[in-house]
Amino acid sequence: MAVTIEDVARRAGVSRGTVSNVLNRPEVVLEATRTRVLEAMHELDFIASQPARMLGGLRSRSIGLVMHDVGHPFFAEIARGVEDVATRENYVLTLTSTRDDDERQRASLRLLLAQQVSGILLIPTASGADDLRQVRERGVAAVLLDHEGGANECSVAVDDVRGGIAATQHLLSLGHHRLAFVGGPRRGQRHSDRLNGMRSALAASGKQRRPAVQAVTVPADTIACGEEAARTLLSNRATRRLPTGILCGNDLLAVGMIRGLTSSGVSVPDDVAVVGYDDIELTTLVGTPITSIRQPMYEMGRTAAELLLSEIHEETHTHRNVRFVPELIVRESTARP
Amino acid sequence: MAVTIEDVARRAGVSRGTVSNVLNRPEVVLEATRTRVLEAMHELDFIASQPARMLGGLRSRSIGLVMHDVGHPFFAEIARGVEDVATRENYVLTLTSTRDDDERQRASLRLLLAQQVSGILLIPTASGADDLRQVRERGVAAVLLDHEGGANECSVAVDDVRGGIAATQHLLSLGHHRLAFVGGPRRGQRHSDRLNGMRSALAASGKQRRPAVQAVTVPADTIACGEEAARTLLSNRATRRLPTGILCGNDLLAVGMIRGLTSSGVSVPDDVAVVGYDDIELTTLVGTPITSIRQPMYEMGRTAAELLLSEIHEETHTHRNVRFVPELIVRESTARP
DNA sequence: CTGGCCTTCTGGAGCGCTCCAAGGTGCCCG
DNA sequence: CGGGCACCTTGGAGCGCTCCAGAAGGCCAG
Repeated sequence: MAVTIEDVARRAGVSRGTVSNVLNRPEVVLEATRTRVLEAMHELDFIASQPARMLGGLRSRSIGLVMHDVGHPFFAEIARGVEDVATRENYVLTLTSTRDDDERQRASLRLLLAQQVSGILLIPTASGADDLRQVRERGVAAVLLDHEGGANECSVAVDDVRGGIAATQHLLSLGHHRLAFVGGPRRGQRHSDRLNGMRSALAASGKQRRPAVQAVTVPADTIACGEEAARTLLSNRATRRLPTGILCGNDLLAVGMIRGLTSSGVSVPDDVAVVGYDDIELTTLVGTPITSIRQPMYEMGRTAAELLLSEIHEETHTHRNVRFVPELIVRESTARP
Repeated sequence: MAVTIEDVARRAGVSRGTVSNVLNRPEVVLEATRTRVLEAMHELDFIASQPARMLGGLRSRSIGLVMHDVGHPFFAEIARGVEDVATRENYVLTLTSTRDDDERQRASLRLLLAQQVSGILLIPTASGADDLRQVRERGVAAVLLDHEGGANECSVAVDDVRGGIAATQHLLSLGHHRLAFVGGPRRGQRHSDRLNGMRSALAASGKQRRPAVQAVTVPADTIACGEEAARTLLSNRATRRLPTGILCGNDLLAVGMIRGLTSSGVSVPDDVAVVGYDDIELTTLVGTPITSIRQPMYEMGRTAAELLLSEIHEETHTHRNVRFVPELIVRESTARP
């Protein structure tokens, strides 16, 4: 089969142990010997088997990333951040998608554990953040991504309440007081935090007459659902006046919302102001560039990966719950009424 | 440390070999025994160590994907196709990015080989398609993705010449005869094939007065480069008349091109028709939806993964060079002059 | 010269598993 | 009632490596 450490040893005229030493503790072997071994490796084009090394007692140099879907720009960007750190530290990244399915998440984690990854990054399904406990019980490092974690674990998230507040303050300052929120129950905590931020900002402003922000629930974070939500809002006009300021839980929803409103003759931003969330590249490219709440996705990925590696390597690691502050980016989809 | 096969054996009151059998050849073990062993596994929450199994002689259940950048939608979508197949077949996907750097590509391949993946999918750098030879020499299955391969290997690509032809025929049929191509040398073969398709379609039409399609070279596939190319074309007007039909090697270039032309008072599609390439989601969302050449990225990923798995599993595997036919999607960025 | 110490290298044990030859066991048939 | 034959199960060998105790060699001080 492949060339083994034994072949290298024979060729260099040393023992297996010495070859292993130049691999793992090069400083203990005499320079001349080391060179000879290195040459032999090179001549034979030797690549040490990682699985065998692990059995021998070495830590694996791989980490796992479990997310909803690589195809989605939000996650792809996080993955990019993770991948950059992994590559820099000579780790390999194994990734699996859950499609937001609890069963698949559990299967993914098992698969990664079977691979003996030395750490796992999890962007949990709506209800799956707890699964990490079992990972940790097995002695594998883990950090929660895009989800607020507890004190005994590392996590990297974005403060969604503040995002909701920032968007709302922006809308209020422009003079919009009739507000709506469009989001899904699927993303769970995240969207409801944004809505809560919205409510608290509205309450704090004292401008609030009736208690409620009009909340429209959508099944998924897509353009089509955004259009659907626009139709819902428009057809509600009989009982509730059309809101003039709308926060969408996600940029794709905002794109759909704007499209839906516009095609019914409602002008954005003249009649209605729309704010998106995530600030994916798309927001700058559509017909009406969208005011959005920027989430530092790449940095989140990077930070999470760094926390994970620190947990893997450092004895003295202390858990941290990093919470990024989202940033309002004003574009053309919001203006004074 | 972790619970091993030994622990399971002891708990179930059988030997190691029997536990191994229920894992790998369940049909040879008596139903009652099997149940007992499975229960023991469940009680101990046993997860067999993949690395150890591999050393023992089993094939690894992991494949590697080497690409330019997970963050780019084109690659992310391919990755999604690959990932879906991998998950379905209970394989794990390890991915690495090269940033189109030969050195990083070579490092990535070594890393994957060290992991003992049983197959590798490579989207090669401009000049790196040959690196797969060494992978195959090591007995690891490999398929070339987004790059035309030879007879002794599997590959999945898109027929770029035909894409260029389709775009050009479309432009010609609208009445555009002064044509230009915008693309980069970096993507190598791919862009030059598209340009060649353009030239041959133009030649075949008999409408060609002067020999050349005006070709503008850009350093990267970005919106900014597209704008830059627009400026180049506009400033060339002294010596060469502005082309009325432009094919961009990539959608982002097309977005930039349209933006650059529009901001200089040139109307798209009234003055100049612009065709993009890839048909990423973006093309439908920008101010002027872009006519583009659709590449079936998800299907490419899926197909490549399936070929790879077939090469891994089937004795009788015969190499195939799959070439997808790109499809012209007409939108609003092209019209009669 | 010799003992002790340091540096460098060696080869055996063991990691968790798979594979396989060989060893039970029970049953049927002659 | 014994031989033959399934059918199951067992435990040793080995996968490629790491780790480690100890051997070998060289050097210096007493």
